[in-house]
Amino acid sequence: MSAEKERSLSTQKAILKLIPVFRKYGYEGTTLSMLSQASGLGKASLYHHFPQGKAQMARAAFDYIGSSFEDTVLEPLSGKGEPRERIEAMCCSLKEFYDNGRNACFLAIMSFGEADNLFHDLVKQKLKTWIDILAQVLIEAGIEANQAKDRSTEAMMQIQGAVILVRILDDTTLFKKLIENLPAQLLD
Amino acid sequence: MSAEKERSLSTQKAILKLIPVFRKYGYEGTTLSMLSQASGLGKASLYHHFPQGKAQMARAAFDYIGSSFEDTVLEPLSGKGEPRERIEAMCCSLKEFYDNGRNACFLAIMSFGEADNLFHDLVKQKLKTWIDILAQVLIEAGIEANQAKDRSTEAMMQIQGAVILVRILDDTTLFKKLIENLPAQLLD
DNA sequence: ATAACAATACCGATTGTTCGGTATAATGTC
DNA sequence: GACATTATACCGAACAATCGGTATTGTTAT
Repeated sequence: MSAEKERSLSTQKAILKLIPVFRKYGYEGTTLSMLSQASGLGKASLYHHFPQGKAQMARAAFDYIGSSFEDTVLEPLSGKGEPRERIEAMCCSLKEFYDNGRNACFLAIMSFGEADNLFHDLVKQKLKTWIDILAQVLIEAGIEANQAKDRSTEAMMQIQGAVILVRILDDTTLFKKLIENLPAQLLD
Repeated sequence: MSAEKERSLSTQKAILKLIPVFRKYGYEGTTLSMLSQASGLGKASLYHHFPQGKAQMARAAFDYIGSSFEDTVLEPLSGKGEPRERIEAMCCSLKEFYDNGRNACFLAIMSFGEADNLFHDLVKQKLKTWIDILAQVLIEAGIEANQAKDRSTEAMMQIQGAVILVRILDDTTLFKKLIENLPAQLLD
């Protein structure tokens, strides 16, 4: 169904170099010159790997981050232990994924300006999926369905906000505190 | 101390037109052409009002929003009623200020990419000030100082996150719920 | 007339993108 | 083994368009 891209090894290497640029400067703040320099590839070479240009580069970065998020953060939720343990495992991965809040969230990055026009539905669907997956674990832990969804939505909200505040205030303690309290907040 | 700008009437008129553009497209996503079109002014005319160019336009928009925030959201906190009533008044203004979450927050907008280089300290200071003002009211309500600061910080966090989620999910109910629960969350 | 305001026309620089072409290595053909 | 073919990876140079920003010349008020 979904067009699974089979990336060559060198293309994947390139994607890894592009990610930090988009993360730091956003979609419109990122120029091809930056991407060229960061990847060590000429602009024309970038177009060899991504024929549809900047939008495709951003999309590739987004997809990579999405997969990474699923593999490292969401995967622990699908384990076989106690719900509480699984959620704690998720929180641990979460800290690393966001580098204690220093990493901007790609969902937020891609949710406004020109990027929003290009990726709105994609971003929306991803976020909804992740909220649902978390909610499912809470339901499994005995929490009523509606409240489970509300709580996981609230968690996503807090994470997004925390990332912003960390960036503005140059202080990661906020994010750490949030993550520490998250299991209790979700389950109790 | 701070260089208070005395804006002409027509300049103020222009600023009002510029704000929605920066709000929607961010600093780097906003072009002079957009600003020209939105304001109905030629590019050169914009440079008459803002000789330092785009950065100054963004700064003027930021300052205007800041003043507006102080006047409509923060002002109710300085009243003479009960702390709870004042906070409820703030929340009411807050809903309007963010248009139920549909309005992106200028603090967040100006906190990354090139804008972050230009305005980082300014944004940081503003946010800290607003957290402090809210915390002060909580202290007045009998809450211990450290917890007061933590709670008001958490509130800011949630608001930032809510704005993002509203934009991604096209659903303002989240923001409304948050604001409804905010007084209780801050005070109880 | 004097100053504030606005428009036309223009600038060099950079944007995202494409062209034409090269080097290397794998693959098929005889 | 020898040779043509194809595919992958890459790049310098240039493209039209637009970027942020100016110089110049009116207008429009007072």
